[in-house]
This record gives sequence, structure tokens and C-alpha cells, in this order.
Amino acid sequence: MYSGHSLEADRLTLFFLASFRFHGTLVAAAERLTAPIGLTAAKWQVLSTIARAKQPETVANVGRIIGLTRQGVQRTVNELCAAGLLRTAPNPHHKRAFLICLTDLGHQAFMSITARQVPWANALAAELDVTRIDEARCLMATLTQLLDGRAGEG
Amino acid sequence: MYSGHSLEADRLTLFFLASFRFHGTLVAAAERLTAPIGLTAAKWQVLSTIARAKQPETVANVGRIIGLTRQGVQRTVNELCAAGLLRTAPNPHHKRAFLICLTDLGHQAFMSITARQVPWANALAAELDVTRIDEARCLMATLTQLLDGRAGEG
DNA sequence: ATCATAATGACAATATGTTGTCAATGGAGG
DNA sequence: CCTCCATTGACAACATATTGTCATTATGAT
Repeated sequence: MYSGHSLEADRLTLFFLASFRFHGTLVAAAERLTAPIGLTAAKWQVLSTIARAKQPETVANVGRIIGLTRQGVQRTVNELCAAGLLRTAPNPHHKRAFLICLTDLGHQAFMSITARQVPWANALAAELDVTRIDEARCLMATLTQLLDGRAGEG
Repeated sequence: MYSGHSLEADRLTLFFLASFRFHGTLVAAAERLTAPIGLTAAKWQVLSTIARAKQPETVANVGRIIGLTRQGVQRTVNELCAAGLLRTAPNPHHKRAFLICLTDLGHQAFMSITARQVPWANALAAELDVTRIDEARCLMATLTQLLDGRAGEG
């Protein structure tokens, strides 16, 4: 317990600390998973967002989906385009906001990582309770909404 | 559900995506909280780790506590020392690994942020279930342990 | 005591993300 | 049609954290 915190707020603070700790670990794990394919956690995140989207997305939209700024996503997309994993396609609705698509090479890379990620996630999940996982995800989604909602205020 | 994932692994993947999303939001919230005091989320994290520690810690040890590399913590500590919020003290057990302490100014800054963080956390926590928070924290701690444990393997 | 190994601080290079700024584009209202 | 405003891509500057490397310091085995 820490000065002035309610019991709930104290637990929440511990949760935040665990989140920071976990994030670093998760990124490191993602790096290990993607390095053999020649990618990184950040590139994989962008690549898989586009791969899983139902239709081609713009850079700015990818940013909204994963909660990063469009500028940051743009740089990653540029690198993936230069590496030949992504390509731009004309956007009938906008002359400058190109649509981003996977190339054949990009699709291969995504499938290779998926082939590694599936047994990895299965092994991890086998040691956990799926109900707890869902509840934790819900809590994080709620907190994300609450905090983003306050972004504009003081 | 995604190709080859067990039901549990699919939920786990969704949890990971939510974690990435949440982390960005949490950092942004921490920036808003600390900016009026002239600090940042990263500096606050290091400052509060040292403030809450029972005894003065070395840079490398702070890194272990919060799960960052000692080099990253070192840079933040250097900046906080230059700003007059931290200072080094001789370490009786090691000639080079100095102990890091708060200065009076650093203590004031930490208290100022705490004064802002307490009502912020209280308000947030009031909208949540403390049991869920604890369970989510446990899950993240378990996952952190599982993933870190596999760091050395293939 | 000596030597091998690990831990540490320092420094550099790199990756990833942010904010700020600009011109170009698109859309909504007059 | 024209103007105003939000969105977008591009670029730059910066913050944060990583890896790699090196010399120095501690520690433990022989």
C-alpha cells in the first residue's frame, strides 16, 4: 500500500508496474520468434495487421488499429516496402493515402512466422486458464478505453 | 481463431495484442501525469523504483527490478543526476557500482507526482473490480516468468 | 596467490516510437 | 465554385530502449 492510495488504486498501480514489466518480456519473446525469419517484433506487428485485415488498409488506419502514430507505422511500412514484403496500391478514394498490400514474399514471411508462433502460443496457453486470459484482456481493453478517453482532458 | 491455434492459444494471442495496445496508452497517460512536474514516464519509473526501494540500489539492480537493461537505466539515471534529482553514493561492496540515491529535489519531484497520481489511480480504480485487477496482474506475472524462462532456449 | 568467469559502468550504433511541421488532398457548407 | 478544416504522407528532431563492445572490478575455483 502506498500513501493516499485506496486499496483498489494500490492494486491498480501494481498492475501497471506488471504491465511495463510484461511488455518488455513480450517484445523480447516476439524478437526471438521473428529474428530467424529476418524480421522484428515491430515489423511483424505491422505485417500481421495488414495480413489479417479484410481489405487493404492505409498507413494511418493501421496506426489506429494497433494504437501507434501514423508516422511510426509509416517508417516501418517504408522499411517493409524496401525489403519487398509490402507494396502500395492505388486508393480509389484518396490520391495520396495509398493502400498497403502484402507481396508474395511478405505473405511467405508471415506464414513462416505463423508456423513458428502457433506451437509457441499453444505451449504457453496449455499452462494457463483461458477464462483468466479473457478476463485480463477485457480489463486491459476497459483501461485502454478509460485512459484514451481522458487523453484530451487535463 | 487463426490457422493452427488451439482455442486457448488464439485467446492468448488476442491478449498479447491487447497488451501492446494497452502499453502505449499507459505510457501516454504516464506522460500526461508527469509532464507538469517536468519529468517523463521513463524518468518517473526509475525515480519511483529508487524512492520505493528499502535501501539504495545500483543501476544494474534497478534494471533487474523493472525488467530493463542496465544500459538503458544508466542513461536515464545519468539524466536524472544531471537534473539534480538523483545522486551517486559510494558502494562499500563495490568500487565502481555506485549506489543511487534521491536528492532533496528528487524527493520533492517524486512527492509531487505521487500527489497527482493518487487521485488519478483512485478515480480509475473506482470503476474496476479489484479481484479482476489482481488476477490479471497474476496472469501477467506468470507469463513474464514463463517467457523469461524460455529466453535462453531456441 | 592465481586465474577464469561474471558483473559493472561507459560508450557507440541501432531500432522503435513520439511530437512537430509542412504541403497536398478530400470533404462539408456557404 | 470557393473556403475552411480535418486527414494524410513526408521529413526532421527527439525520447526510449536494445545490442555490442571494452576495460575495470568482484567472486569463486584451483
